[in-house]
Amino acid sequence: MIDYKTSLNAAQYAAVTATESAVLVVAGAGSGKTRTIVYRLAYLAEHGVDPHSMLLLTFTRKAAQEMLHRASHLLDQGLAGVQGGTFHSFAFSALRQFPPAWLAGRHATIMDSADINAALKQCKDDLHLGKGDRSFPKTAHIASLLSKARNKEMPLDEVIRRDACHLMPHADALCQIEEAYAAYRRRAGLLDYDDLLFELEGVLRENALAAQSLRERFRYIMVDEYQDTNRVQARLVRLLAGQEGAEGSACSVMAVGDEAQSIYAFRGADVRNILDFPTLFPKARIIRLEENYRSTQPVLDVANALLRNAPEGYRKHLFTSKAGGEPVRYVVPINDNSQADLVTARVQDLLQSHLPHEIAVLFRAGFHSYQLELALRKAGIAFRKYGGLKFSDAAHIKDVIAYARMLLNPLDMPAFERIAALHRGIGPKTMRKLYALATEGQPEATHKAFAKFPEFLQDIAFLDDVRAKALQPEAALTAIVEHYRPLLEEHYPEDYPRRQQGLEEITHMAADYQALDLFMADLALESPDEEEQDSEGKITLSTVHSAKGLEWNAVIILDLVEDRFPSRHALARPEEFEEERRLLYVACTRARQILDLCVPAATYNRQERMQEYAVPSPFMRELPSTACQTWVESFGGMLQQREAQQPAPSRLLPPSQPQPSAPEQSKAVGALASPVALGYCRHRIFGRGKAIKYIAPDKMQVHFPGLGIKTILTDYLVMEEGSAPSCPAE
DNA sequence: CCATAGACTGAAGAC
DNA sequence: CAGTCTATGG
Repeated sequence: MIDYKTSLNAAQYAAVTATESAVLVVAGAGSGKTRTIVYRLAYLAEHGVDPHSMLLLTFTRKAAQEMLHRASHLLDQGLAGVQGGTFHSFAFSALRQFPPAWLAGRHATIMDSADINAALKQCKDDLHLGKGDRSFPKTAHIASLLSKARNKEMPLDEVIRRDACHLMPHADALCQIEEAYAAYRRRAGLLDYDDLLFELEGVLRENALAAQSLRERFRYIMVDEYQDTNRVQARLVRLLAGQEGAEGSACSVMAVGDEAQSIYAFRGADVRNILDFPTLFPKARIIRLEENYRSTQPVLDVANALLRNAPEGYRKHLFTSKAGGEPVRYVVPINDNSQADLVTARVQDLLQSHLPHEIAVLFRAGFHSYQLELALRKAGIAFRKYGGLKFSDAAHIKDVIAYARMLLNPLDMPAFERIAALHRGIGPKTMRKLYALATEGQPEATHKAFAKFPEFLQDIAFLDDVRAKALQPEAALTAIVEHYRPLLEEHYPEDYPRRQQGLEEITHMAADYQALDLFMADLALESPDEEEQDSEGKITLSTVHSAKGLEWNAVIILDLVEDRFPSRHALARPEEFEEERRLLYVACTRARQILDLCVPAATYNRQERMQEYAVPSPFMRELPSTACQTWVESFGGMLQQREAQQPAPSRLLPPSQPQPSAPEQSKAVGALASPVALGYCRHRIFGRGKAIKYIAPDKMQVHFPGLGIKTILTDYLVMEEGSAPSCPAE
C-alpha cells in the first residue's frame, strides 16, 4: 500500500481521500494539483474501485495520459480501464455509443477548423452575403464569433454588440449565415467542436437509457482545469453525476482549478463555474492547496507582482519554503532578430550547464517564434513546437484525411470537395455542383457531369472498393496513401519526398486504433504528437496556451512588448486585457528555476519594412525593479547587466504617470471601466509617432467601444503623422 | 463571360 | 494556410 500521509501534505491528503462527497480543489500554480489527481486515482484503485468507472477530464489528452501513467507507476499495475481525455473527446466517444436521433445510422465526422471555414464560406456565398464588401468579417472571424456565441450561450447579435460593435451593420447577415451553417451540418452529418458538447447534453437529457448507462458506469469523475470549462461543460458534469444524494448515485465528483489561471474566456470559459460549484453540489467540500512546490522564490515574486496589479485582486500569494534561487532576468535585446540569437545562445549555455535540460521558450502567438526557429535550426538545436500550425494542418495530410473521411461518410461534404478540387478543372463552383448532383440522386445528370472528370470518378470507385473490404485503419490508410501518391507528386513537385514521410507517419499512427472513425476523431480533436520517443533532449517551443499545465526548469518568454504580449487583439475590453495578464502569469509559473523575460527594444514592422522602437509590455512596466535583474544587449551582441533601476523605462510615457487625470478624459473612461486599460490605450495613441497610421480614425471605435468618432477626434487625435507626440493632458 | 489557376500577402489563442 | 487579386482558358 502507498503511504499517502507521508507522500502528501495535509490539504492534498484531504483531497485525495475525500471520496464520499463532491470536492472542489482550489489549487494555486505549482501546488501539486497533478500530484493530487494522480494519488487520488491510485487511492481509488487501491480501495477496490474498478478503473472502468473512473472518468478523468483534462485539458489535453496528453495530460490525461501522463496522469494515468504516473498513477499506474505508483500502483505497479495498469489503469487501462480509466476513460481519460478532453471533454470533446469524451463527448465524441459517448455520442458514438449513443448517437442523437437525427444522426441515426450515420458515421458523424468531426469538423476541423478548415472544414468550419469552408462550410461558412460556402454558406456566405450561397446567401450572396458580403460579396466584395471589405468591411465584412473574414470567414475565420465569423467562425470565432459563432463559436463564441454558442460557448457563451448568448444570441449571436448580442455577442456582436458586445465584442465587435463595428460589425453591427452585418449582424443580420451573420445571423443568416449562422442558420445556414447549422442546416449544413445536419445535412452533411457533421459535428463541429461545439456540437459535441451540446449534442451530448441533448442525449443525456432526452435519452434516459443513455443517461442511466453513462451514470452507472462513471462513478468517479475528476475534472482538471475547471476554471477553463464553460457552462455546458459544467452542466455535463452535473448531468453525469446525477442527483446528489439520490438513491443509487454514489457518484463522486472532484473538480480542480485555479481562477488566476483562467485563460480561455475567449472561447466561453466561465470562471463562475468554480464559484458556482458549491451551489451545484451543496455537500461539496472545498480544499485549498497553497504551498508552491515548483518554483523558486524569485520566480514566484514576479508571478505575485503580476497578480497584485490585477484590478480584481485575486487573493493569491504564492510562497515556497525553499530558499534561494537564480534571479529572474529581464533581457533587453536590440531587436526581435537579435532576440532570436540571444535566446539561442542562452539555450546553448543552459544545455551545457549542470541543470537538467528541460527548457521551454514560450510566446503569445504561433508565428512569434519563426525567427527563433530559424536561429535554432542554424545552431543545430533540436526543438519541438506546440501550438500554432498542427501536423494535421499540412495540405497533404488533409488530403489523405479527406479520403479517409469520405470512406466513412460518403456524404462528408468538405471531404468530397477537397478530393474533387485535387483534380484539374474542378474549382469551387464545379465541386459544389457535383456534390449537389451526387446527393440528390438523379443518376443520369450525375453520370453526365462526372464523366467529364474521369480521375475523380476513379477516386470514388477506389473508395467504394476499399469500403467494401472493411480494412483495419492502418491498411485502409496505406491503400489511400498509395492511391494518392501520383496526386502528391503532381501537386508538390518540389518537396513531395518530405511530404511522403508525413504520410507514412500518419499510417503508422493509425496502427494504434481499432476503428478508423476513432482515429479521425483524434486527429480533429488533438493532433497526436509525432513519435514521443525522440523528444528526449529537445527543447520546447510553445504558445502559452499550449503550455498550460506543464513545467520546465528553465522558461524563456519572448516578445514582451505591446502588440505582441499583450496581443493587439486584447485592447478593446478591460476583461481581455486582464486575461492577457493571467496568461503571462501562467507563462511565468511554468518555470522551476530559471525565468528569462525578453523585451526587445525594437521590432520589425512589416508594413513599414523597418525596425521600430517597441514599447515594453505594460506588465513589464509595472514590474518592480527589485523583482528582476536587467540585462541589456549592446551592439555586438554582448549582454551587460544594468544596475538596479526601473527596467527599460517606457519611452514616452513614464510608468509613474501611466493614467490620464485631466477632466476631459473622464468622459472617455465611461466605456473602459479599467483605468489600466485606458492608460494602456492612451499610451498606444500618443506614445508613437506613427499612431495615426497605426489606428486609423475610422477604426478607433473598434479599440474604444462606446466612444463616438467626434470625441476621439477632438480629444485624442491631436498629432499629425511625423510630428512630435503631444498629449492634451500634458 | 464565367470559372479556374497562379501570384502574393498577412497571420491570436484551441477543442 | 486563407483570402484577394489578376491573368488566362473554355
